Amino acid sequence: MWTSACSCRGIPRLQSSLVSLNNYYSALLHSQSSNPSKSRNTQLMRNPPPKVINLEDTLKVFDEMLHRCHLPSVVRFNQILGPLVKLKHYSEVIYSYKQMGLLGIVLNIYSLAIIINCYCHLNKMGFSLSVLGKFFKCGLEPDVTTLNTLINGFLLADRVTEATAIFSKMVEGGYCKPDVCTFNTLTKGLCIKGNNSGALQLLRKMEQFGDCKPDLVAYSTIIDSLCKDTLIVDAFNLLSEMITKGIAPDIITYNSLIHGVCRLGQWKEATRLLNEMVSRNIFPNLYTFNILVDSLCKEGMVVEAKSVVEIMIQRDIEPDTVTYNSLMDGYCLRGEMDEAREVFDLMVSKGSMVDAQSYNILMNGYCKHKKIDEAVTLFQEMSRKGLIPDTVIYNTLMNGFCKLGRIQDAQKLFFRMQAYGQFPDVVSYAVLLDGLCKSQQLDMAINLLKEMEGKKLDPDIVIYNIFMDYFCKAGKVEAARDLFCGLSSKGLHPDVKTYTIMISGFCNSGLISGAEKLLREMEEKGCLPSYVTYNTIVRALIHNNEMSRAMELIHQMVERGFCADASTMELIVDLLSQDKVDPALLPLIKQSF
DNA sequence: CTAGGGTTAG
Repeated sequence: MWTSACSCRGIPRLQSSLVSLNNYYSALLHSQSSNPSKSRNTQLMRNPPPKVINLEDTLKVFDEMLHRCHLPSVVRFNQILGPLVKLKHYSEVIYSYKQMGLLGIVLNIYSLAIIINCYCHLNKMGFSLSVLGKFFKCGLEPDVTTLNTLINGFLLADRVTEATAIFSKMVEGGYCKPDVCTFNTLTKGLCIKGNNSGALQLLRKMEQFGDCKPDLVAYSTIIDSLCKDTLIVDAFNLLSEMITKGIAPDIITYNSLIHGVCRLGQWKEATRLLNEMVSRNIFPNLYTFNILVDSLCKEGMVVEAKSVVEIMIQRDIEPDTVTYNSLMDGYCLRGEMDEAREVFDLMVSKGSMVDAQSYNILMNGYCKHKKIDEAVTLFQEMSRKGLIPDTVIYNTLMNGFCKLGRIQDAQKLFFRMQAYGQFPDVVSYAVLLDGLCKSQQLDMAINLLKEMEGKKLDPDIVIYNIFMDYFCKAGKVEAARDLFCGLSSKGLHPDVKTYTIMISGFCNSGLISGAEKLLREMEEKGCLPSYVTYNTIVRALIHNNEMSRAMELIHQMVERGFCADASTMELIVDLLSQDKVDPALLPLIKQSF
């Protein structure tokens, strides 16, 4: 199906990267042959195997310890509960400590730090702070670790003011000086906000801060953030800098870089990085493979992704929920729902954790391909299995109903989710608003918008896109344009969809020059047109008989790896049959298939 | 026995 956005983008890249992809497999296999799992000599070269602990076993041991006549010391409890935090079993850890408290076990500074960290990750800073109060009640002094944990919690909750307040106290107070960890936590906070330059500045400041030399984590944090913003060149420059300073990259640094290049479809570069890391005796781990599988799937290359899964199994790396979820999503994207279902069933039969996200991916796939009944069945099934449908799941299902025009069913779900204690977010409102607008119920939509604002949920660019789209399609381009012009005063930036909606609006109102102006503007602002943008404007140009300009843009879009969609292609084929297309452009158009 | 960096969904 060359009409789908994904395969359209995937095809040209696939052709140009098939050769490098072969090298890529051999790089993965090579790392296996140089590292046979059965050989004892090379065993030492592997990354240290992760400790296998699970919730069930730990809780069994915990219960046993709790029922001994002579209670073990609090240290023993910390030793077994601490690792559960890394497995993200926050609520269970908190519950366990509560049980200990009931038996009169006195907690120490380590226990309290663990509990605070759990509340931080559950986004319950209020509870974190009350645990801090407990510190003082017990005559314990919080240390650097405790404060770093709190800073991290505030940053994760987007409460920057409180985070920096703690940092300032540490700097001024002097009794608890910030350390590398403090700085790295703040660096991460800046990265989350997309402030790479701020993060780099902090890195430089750190060097001036006594014995706080930036370490591997400091550099890796920023490298990852640069990669996420597709600033690959800057990321590699920072990598060179850290190596020059004698800090060697590790598996996490490489995973960030590999993810960065894969996201851009640079398979050849990914291959080079894989070879480079293996030559440094760093071997791809579960994260690495999951990144590869997911990136291939997102490019529509599920067959290749499946081969990578085979390779990881050969290498004794067991695919996990993340691996299967990515693969499932890859099939869903291509509309291969039977294959997606097969992966889901495989997960169930292998006893892998099927989580809410697994359900969501499959449900979303069914919804996108108009199989709402299958999605509803899954929804009922997950509830039966004790998995609580969260806001994301409800949004998916509501979206499924809205796209079928069944707004009332979506609204029923909207009420139901609140009755079951799930809070609608901006996405929930966006889904319903779009549904209402598309079914010409503007009054209802505006009421809902008011309700949303009453709940202190700020409309984002998606919400504005929905209304702009409504106005454009209703032939009220002026109203859409007013919204568009007001965006910056609301602190919102137009995205590709915003521009495409407006361009389409202008085109349909015969204002092609306005559309062309916007096309230039988006390029200037660094917002690259998508294949939808191109097709919209190309179609309009053809209808307007501006053939040479249309061909110019077709040329540009093919150059950028996009292809014409079905309706544009239909137009072109039609023109071809009427001999209205310059034969010199034929090879170009063919390429577009 | 506590803190900081890497993977998946709407």
